[in-house]
Amino acid sequence: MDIDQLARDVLDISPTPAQRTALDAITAGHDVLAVLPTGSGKSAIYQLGGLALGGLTVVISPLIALQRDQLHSLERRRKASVAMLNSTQKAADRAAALAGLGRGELDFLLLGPEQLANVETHHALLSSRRAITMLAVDEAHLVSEWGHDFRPEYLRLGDTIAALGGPRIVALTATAAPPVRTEIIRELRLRSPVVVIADFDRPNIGLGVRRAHSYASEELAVVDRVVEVVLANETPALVYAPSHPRCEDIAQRLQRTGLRAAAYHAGLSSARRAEVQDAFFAGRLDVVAATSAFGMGIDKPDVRTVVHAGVPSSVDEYYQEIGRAGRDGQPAKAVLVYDERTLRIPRLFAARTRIAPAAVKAVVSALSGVDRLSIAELTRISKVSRQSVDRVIAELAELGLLTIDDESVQIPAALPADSTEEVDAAGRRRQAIAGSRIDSIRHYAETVHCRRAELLAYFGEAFSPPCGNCDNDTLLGTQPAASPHAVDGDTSRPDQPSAAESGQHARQSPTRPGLPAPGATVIHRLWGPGTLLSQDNHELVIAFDSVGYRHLTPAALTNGLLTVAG
DNA sequence: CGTCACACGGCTAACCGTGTGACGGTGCTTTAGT
Repeated sequence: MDIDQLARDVLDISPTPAQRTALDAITAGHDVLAVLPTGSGKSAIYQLGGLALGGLTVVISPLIALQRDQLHSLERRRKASVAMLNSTQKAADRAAALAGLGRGELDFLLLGPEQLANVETHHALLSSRRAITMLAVDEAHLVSEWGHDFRPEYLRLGDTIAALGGPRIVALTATAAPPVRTEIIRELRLRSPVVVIADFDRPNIGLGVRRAHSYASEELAVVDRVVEVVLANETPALVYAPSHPRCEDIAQRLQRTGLRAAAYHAGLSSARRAEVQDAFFAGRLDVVAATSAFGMGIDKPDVRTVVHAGVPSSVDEYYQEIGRAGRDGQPAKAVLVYDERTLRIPRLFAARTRIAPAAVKAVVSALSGVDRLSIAELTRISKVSRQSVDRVIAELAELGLLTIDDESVQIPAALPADSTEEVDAAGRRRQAIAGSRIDSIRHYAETVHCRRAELLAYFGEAFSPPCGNCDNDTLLGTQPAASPHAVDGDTSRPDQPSAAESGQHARQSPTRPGLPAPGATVIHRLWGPGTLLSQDNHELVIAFDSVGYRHLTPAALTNGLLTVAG
């Protein structure tokens, strides 16, 4: 059937150019990676793609809440037969879903990566009377974000999908810098995928950074400044904070100013979380102070302000979170309250991406002289937590030293003597990359140049500063002073570091003649190969395979430190 | 990994340096006990 007609009949929409490109690729038989902003209709891509292809579409979605939303939206249309599988279902519901799957009645099956690896589910999928024609991975950046240290099943997706007979794969995400795209393609084993990338720029979001006060403890300094910034800006507002107590603290302080504020984080009961979310959506709350738990699947169009109480772990995460402002296209603001001391939490998380050497050693030695062992048994023998076991075997699988299926590991050839070191080296490399991601968000916080250009450079997108809608541009006079949305009411800013270096900010073109173009492969003497993300006359942003993000001066190209490959 | 609160010893009256320990995000699953 014609895609346009299908889109009209089923969803009552006409596809955007990005949706059309992705849908054409799917119907032409390609794998697809779509990097499109939230609200741009990512789910329509797999919904329409799946119906166009016929057959069963399996959708991998990270949260059960998201699976429910998808289920309801598809069921409401009454054009497709849908089911989901997860641990919250009643036994009868699960049995009904499996039976429908077996009889080949389903158009869509929604599940998390853990369910896909589940033995019973896996076999039901293989014995369905209807072939799996497409597999969609929603929020695909989680493969890189959660795979290594939080939900290891994300790392096994490549294997579990391959074991289903290699269906067409569509990976969808709202935020993925070039190295993350590469990782998604590699981990999910997309075969010469069509990559659809929408414009990252959100020009209606004013960008700004406020230094925390310098007079007090980190907590007091940051919280005081956050309260000031929220009061100086419009609501509804969202505050992102790094810990549960910090969320509670900020919510209380805001309540004392008369705002209707509440905290949201994973330490609250699910009932309370739903209550806060509903109240925010219904306009009964002015501000939610949340951890990163508040976000996925949240699409409130009129959020006017997003404030960060300290830096998150990466520009990717920051961009995703500020992207929840101004979905309606109206002016909105994103203000980062910055204090070097807040870097410690991201640094802790980065340190944890490396698995404890003792755990690695215990698992590796429990595997010596074995050719097959159940994961449960391995957990018992190694005396290491199940989560650590999962992480170690995922790493060994990634190194090609074993395979995992049906809840057990198989070791084709005895593990090499240096397996422990190899796992550790992989951990160190990830640690270095995580560290470089922190350096990048720090760079954003401290830059004296156009912040939008800085953000977009990270995503490899060309942009000519000034944007006229960030604090550095409007304060430094590179834009008419009467900008419609200055970042907040305070124009004096005695503690803004950027003011000191004014006058050095000149208009720049996004690509300089004589420099390699973004996307080029470059080789560094010490760090090896990398991909050039952006370049202008003050710096090159490069994602290196070995050490992650680095900001270099163009001089690196003339002094021989950096060469262009090919 | 790094901050901060708190205890402690030093040494001598009003506090100061050093040491120690607690704490810090994201969700699936599954199961034991009500």
